[in-house]
Amino acid sequence: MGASKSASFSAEHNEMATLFKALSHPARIAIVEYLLSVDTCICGDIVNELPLAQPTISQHLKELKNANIIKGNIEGTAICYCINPETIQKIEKHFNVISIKLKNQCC
Amino acid sequence: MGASKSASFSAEHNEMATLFKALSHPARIAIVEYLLSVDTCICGDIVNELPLAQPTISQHLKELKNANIIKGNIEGTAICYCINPETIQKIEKHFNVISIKLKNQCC
DNA sequence: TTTTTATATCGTAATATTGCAATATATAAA
DNA sequence: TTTATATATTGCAATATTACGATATAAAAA
Repeated sequence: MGASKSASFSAEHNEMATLFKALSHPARIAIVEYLLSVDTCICGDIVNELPLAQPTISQHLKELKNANIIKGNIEGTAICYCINPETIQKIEKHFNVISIKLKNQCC
Repeated sequence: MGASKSASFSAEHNEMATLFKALSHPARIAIVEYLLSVDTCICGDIVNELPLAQPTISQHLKELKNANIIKGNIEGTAICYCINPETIQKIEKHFNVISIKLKNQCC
């Protein structure tokens, strides 16, 4: 074997795992941070911010897009990227629920 | 190549990526959920809760332990597992900061 | 139209992850 | 001490991820 047995788990567990997987690489964390560090959408420019080749960054952006963590709008030659607040809220909510449950724990 | 160029990124970005990687598998999400669903530490029993073989679960537990997401105490023959609240708080804080930054965004 | 610029896709090598059978380890019970 | 029980480690096959050169695509500028 070797492939993840994702079919054996609930849709919700798989969904959360997919979101975290999208955030499980330092380059993708750095992309999210960069998009947050400027108070507007970024058209182009991401390639110059990271120590990776253009095809690699394009691949990371695709993974973040597939997970709905970022959105991209074509703007002429460039593509403007933004954080998708809905997905961030979904993750935030997940940890809020965990926090509440943790308060009922004994240890 | 193929290996992640983690040395090219900041310690903080690598740290967050490591935490999310530990949560990037449905089995590990399920383990965390299970530990939260009972209001005490779990001694044994995790193997019976998941559709995976014992060595596979042992491996997933090890990854959660390495990332400090869970703690394990030896209790006779069994091992008692708990969520580590500090790590959960660290992730929660990360998303709180993101949320605040998102409020200053234009789109 | 030709050239430039920005991004995506393809192909592929290096490496990492996933899953489990077999086996090891270590404590508890008999 | 021997046996049973719980968990960890090893070894390995299947699969997934990461990275990038080469190339494709597509809109803007010349």
